[in-house]
Amino acid sequence: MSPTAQKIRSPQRTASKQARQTQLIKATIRSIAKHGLSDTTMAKVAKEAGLSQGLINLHFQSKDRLLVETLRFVADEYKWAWQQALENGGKSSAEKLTAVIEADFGKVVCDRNKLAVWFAFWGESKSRPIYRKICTALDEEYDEMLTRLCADLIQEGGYSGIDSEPIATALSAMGEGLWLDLLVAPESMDREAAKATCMAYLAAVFPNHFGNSSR
Amino acid sequence: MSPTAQKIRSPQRTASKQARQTQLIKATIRSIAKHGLSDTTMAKVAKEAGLSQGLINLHFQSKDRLLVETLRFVADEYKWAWQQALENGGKSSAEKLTAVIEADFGKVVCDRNKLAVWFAFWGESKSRPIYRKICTALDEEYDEMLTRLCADLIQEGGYSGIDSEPIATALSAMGEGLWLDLLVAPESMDREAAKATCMAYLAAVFPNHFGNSSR
Amino acid sequence: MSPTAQKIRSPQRTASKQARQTQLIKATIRSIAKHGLSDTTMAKVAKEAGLSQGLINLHFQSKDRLLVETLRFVADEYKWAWQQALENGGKSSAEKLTAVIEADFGKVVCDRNKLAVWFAFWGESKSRPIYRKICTALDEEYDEMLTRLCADLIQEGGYSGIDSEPIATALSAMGEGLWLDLLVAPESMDREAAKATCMAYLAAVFPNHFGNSSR
Amino acid sequence: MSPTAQKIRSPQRTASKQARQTQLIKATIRSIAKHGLSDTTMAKVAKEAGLSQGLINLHFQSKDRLLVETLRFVADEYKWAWQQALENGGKSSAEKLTAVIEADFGKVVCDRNKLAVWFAFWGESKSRPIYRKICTALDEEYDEMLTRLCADLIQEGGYSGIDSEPIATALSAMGEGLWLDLLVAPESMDREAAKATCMAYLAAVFPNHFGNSSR
DNA sequence: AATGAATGAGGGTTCATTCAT
DNA sequence: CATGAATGAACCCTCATTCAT
Repeated sequence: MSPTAQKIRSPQRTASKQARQTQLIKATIRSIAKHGLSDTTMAKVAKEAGLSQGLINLHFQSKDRLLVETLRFVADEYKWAWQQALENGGKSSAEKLTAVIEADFGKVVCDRNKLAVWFAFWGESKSRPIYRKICTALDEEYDEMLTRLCADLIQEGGYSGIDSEPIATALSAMGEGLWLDLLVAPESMDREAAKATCMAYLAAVFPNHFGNSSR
Repeated sequence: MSPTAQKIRSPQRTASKQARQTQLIKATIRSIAKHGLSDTTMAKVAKEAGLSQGLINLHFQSKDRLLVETLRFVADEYKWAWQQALENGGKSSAEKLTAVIEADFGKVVCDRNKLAVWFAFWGESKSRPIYRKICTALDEEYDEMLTRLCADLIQEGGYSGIDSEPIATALSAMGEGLWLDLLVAPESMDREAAKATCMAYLAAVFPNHFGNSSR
Repeated sequence: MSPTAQKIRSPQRTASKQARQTQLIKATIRSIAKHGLSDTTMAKVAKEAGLSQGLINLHFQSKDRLLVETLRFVADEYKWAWQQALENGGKSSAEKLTAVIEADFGKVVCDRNKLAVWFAFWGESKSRPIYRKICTALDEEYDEMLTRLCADLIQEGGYSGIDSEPIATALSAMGEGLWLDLLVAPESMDREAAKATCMAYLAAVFPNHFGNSSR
Repeated sequence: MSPTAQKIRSPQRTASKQARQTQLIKATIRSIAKHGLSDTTMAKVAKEAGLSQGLINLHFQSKDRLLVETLRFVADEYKWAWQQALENGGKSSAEKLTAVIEADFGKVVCDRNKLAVWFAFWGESKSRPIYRKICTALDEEYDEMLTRLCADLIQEGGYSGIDSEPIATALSAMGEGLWLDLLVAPESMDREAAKATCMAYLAAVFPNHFGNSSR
């Protein structure tokens, strides 16, 4: 029997612990998007992953932990995306801010399946402290980062009488609201339009930097 | 036994169909906020309402329908709130817009329990067409209303080169994002601050109307 | 439709809480005897009782509690049996002691199914404090009762130099050992022979009272 | 790498088949005592033995066989103990009988873990013919041995009108009942007291031999 | 209209067993 | 020999729904 045939018969035997967990988390994301969080069962996740039921408990001990790890996965991925944007997005604050917005609505982060995951967990965050904790920690980091960028812009850009913090809050909120539109009404909102909406806001607040860029 | 005595022993016996349904829906809202949508069971709702198990199926036929009616309830309430705002919020478009924002973050609509409900249903909207339909229908009406108000402002206010629709979209998105902050991070956001954030946006876009109003 | 037909279709709807619980406990006893404690499942008990699975949890909350209640049931029944023996077994201590032995090996208490239950729980008593507690409480009461009877015999019977307590202990132990023979080797031990063995012991210890009574 | 180093890294690699099986059986005994028979799992036994999961099936093919071998182990050990007693316990029948009793309540045989094992298997013996067979075979041998000893005593001791068999049965039963006390109520029974109880019985039945021996 | 005991399908989880390594 | 990841059947339990009262 060829090695390939062996691999087909039992590819799972050789996967690393890390890879197996990611595989299961991605299946969980797809299941939440497809069936909703309350209709996501261990059986459905296992089937979606093409693995056996028992394996999930082997790797995550419980459904609760699988869900928490799934949230953490999306959160980490999101954080990583904006950090990459900061690093590679250009030298000026304006360029960096643009890169962050682009990351927010980029293909990886702003995937409709993942948006469904975000809203599902937000919906449960009031009753599940662990979800809330993960979400608020991320939000705080994000807001700090945005505030810092806005503060830089204000300082260098000759804007008077405006405060960086409420602008960051507004921009962040707008981003989340646009995610909702992308999730719930994809026929009337797409990632480009969402990005443009944010850029338009920036143009209104920081005309010197983002003056005529938006459509 | 007198009718009065009966009433005391079991007041629910005489409650109207309508009232009983509202009672159950409100219990559902509290349950979703307290336990999350995926941990909301018929038993918990019945207990929360102080009624018997079987009663829900008597009034709503199924759990699915109870949930749909719950969503419809918060949606109707929300719509009614902004319509009241339009009617009673003043004569000018600017006043009306302000009243709408105030309704958005008013005590009745912007209750944390209800926010939990909204996000729970949004999280399931991808997998449940009926939820999505209810949400998009409402969003459309809301956006149309906002767009109309913005268009009026633009026309009467001497603003040039700006379009009403993207502003309405941005304002609407910002509102939803602020709801998220109120739900997930109530320690760093309250209804007044949320309102102020929206007003600040309006001030940036329509300086002639909302120039120096916000704090 | 006749009332009888209705009863046949759903006799369970009318049973009292108490009766339903006893029904389930008796099914548990049969299942432990038939399948062993470690192979007694909720499904088997439910089937044995002719009822649905969910009903057990409705009445006992958990399997653990069902088992504890089953042990309590057998314990209570045993206690009740010897108390009846004391009340109705005659006036003299010797008669009472005889009646107690007869109860020990009577049809109701010394049923082979119930013996299987006793030994199953004894086998788990080291790991399950609750079982141990129930068993030791019963044993203590039984031993006290036996000791009292023996003390009476010694006092009235002119025996010298003997102590009631070790005799009670020995008699009690012998009884339990005979139960084991009845459970494990029923082909070489029956209830009459077991009783006779105990009576022979009494005859050896209290010759004045039980001198020539045994076969 | 030297063989010694290998031994240090994995001493179990070199353990003989026999030794490995004994190791696993002893772990099973501890697990039954600690968790009960119905909560004894392959994983727990493996962990208790400090070995890997799969190893048990390698040596015993199945859990069923492991349990049967465990029962056989304690049975063999018990039998070996009384045979040693017969060989080394003295020349006279009375001395031998004393030695047998002492073996019954000796440290090795009358270990509380092993008592838990005995009662667990007795509790399942009604539903598991193989358990019953092992237990009855042992009991028979034990009873025969005791009967023989008693018969010798009667013959040599000038007792009239008594039969060896029921005495052996009674003594055997008493021993098992005392085991139960040691298992379930160790705070009110110890091995010495148990032994004394048996010796007191012998003194009552065979006063010429055991007259004043017990404490 | 209202109750709550009863049902049974399906949920999460455990676990004996297998097998590639 | 020995390991431990993987399997999937079966476990206990929950819960939406039904129905006699």
